[in-house]
Amino acid sequence: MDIKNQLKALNNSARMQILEWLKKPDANFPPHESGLTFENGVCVAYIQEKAGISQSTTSQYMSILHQAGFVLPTRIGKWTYYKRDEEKISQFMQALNGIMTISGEIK
Amino acid sequence: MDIKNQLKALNNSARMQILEWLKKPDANFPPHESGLTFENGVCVAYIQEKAGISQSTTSQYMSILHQAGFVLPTRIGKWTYYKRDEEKISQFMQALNGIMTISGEIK
DNA sequence: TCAACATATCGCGATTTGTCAATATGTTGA
DNA sequence: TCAACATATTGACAAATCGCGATATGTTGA
Repeated sequence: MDIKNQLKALNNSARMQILEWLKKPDANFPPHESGLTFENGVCVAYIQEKAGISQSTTSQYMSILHQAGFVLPTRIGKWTYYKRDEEKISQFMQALNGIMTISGEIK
Repeated sequence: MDIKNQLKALNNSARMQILEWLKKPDANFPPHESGLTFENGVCVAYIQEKAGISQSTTSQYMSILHQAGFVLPTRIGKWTYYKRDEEKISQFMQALNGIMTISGEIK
């Protein structure tokens, strides 16, 4: 919600990369063994494996991204799937743009 | 230059505010006693006073903003003036936008 | 050349962040 | 109900950052 925490969330290579990977789940992750599509996003285990970080760190990072409003979790059975919240991401970029630039517009 | 350091530079309220103040120097700072306009930006002492932080911290913050490419220093006599580098700021926003959004465009 | 001044750099303790292993919570299938 | 499993939370410690005072550097006017 507040831009300070959103910038903080982005201030980490792994979290940044995760957000990028989630742009195209099918290009970056294997299909879910459960047969589920990526409609609700990607499960934590896959993100962890791809990022090469521990399970606890991965879970924590996803929580930070969630608090920042960048991702949405969906719990299905014992899995939690995370997907990007495009609307919030877009709102963040607009807000940052307003703060950073004079015109408030990308040239 | 690299977006990681630029995000790091923004990850601090004081630095963020300084960048905003420098959008409109004449609205945020008194005229320079030297009679100089804000063409080259604002001297460190004024920034320090407005931000309410120590001289050393102010100098360091300006250095961080400079390394990030967000401001340009001009030394005139014993004073250093800093102004925004609009071009670099714009480039940064474009780059971040490309990384953060799917389309690479602000909607 | 020297004193006064503006800014930069250094060194430090305090706080925050990174990242993990261990453990807790919640879910499913047997 | 229980064992296996996916994820979340906790506790710990190293590394990075914050922000200061002290000091160094560079500039000007006397």
